[in-house]
Amino acid sequence: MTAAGGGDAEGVFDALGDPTRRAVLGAVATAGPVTATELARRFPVSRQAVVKHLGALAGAGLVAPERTGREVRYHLVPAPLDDAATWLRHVGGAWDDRIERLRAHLDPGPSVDGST
Amino acid sequence: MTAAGGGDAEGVFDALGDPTRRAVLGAVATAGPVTATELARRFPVSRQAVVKHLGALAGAGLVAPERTGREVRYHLVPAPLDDAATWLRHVGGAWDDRIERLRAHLDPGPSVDGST
DNA sequence: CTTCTGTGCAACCCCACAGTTGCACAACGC
DNA sequence: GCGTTGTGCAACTGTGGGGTTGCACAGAAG
Repeated sequence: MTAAGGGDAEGVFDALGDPTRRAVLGAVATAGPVTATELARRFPVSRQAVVKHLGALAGAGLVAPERTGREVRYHLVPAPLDDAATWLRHVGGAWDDRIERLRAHLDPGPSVDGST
Repeated sequence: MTAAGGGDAEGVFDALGDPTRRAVLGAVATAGPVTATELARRFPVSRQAVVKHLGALAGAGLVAPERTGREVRYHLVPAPLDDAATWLRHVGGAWDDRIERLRAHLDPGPSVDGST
């Protein structure tokens, strides 16, 4: 496992860096398993562009192709999304921890204040 | 103000699309309020490159400059990160919801099963 | 078999952007 | 005052990649 979902949230953010790709991801998540041709009909880009985006998303482990006859339906793989969310929390958490540490250092009194 | 303080996780993903920028963000979160010059010393890029990244991150509301004399220290603003995490969960949640709906449609029995 | 629709591959264009360099200006130390 | 260090701005370059078009091939439909 973790072929694309084990800590390398980097790839996810790299894939999610493009607006069109985010839209494609959202469409896949919302419209269920869809083909590149179907998606191309819903976006102002060519089918090939959608195919490339799907490829990039698949590379990040966010979607997976499923062949049915001559059709290829892509479905979402939510695991990496969770991974990316964890990364975000990790960064924010590091900062929060640093702030708390800093405050404790400046103000030895453990007073529970809320105002800035 | 708060150009990124409410719901536009799009900008966050756009800003996090670059590896170096992610690294800069991580450094800001970890090393506390830092200047562009200090960061440039920790990265294999020029100070100007760091400045640009900091500008992009600030544009996404992820960091904020704080002038002290002739120095400008950037500190992290964690809120947008949480915003982005919410977006991720939203996408995954939509898919999960769709799956559940699909399963319910195929299998009218509301049995709480765990195996496929 | 013929036709039509969908996929895959390859070449190509072009623009946004990461990164650089150079210089001018502002603030601190002496 | 002078030197030093950090910041800001502007111009420039190069490449990565988003998007396109064209065509060849594979399944489905008739």
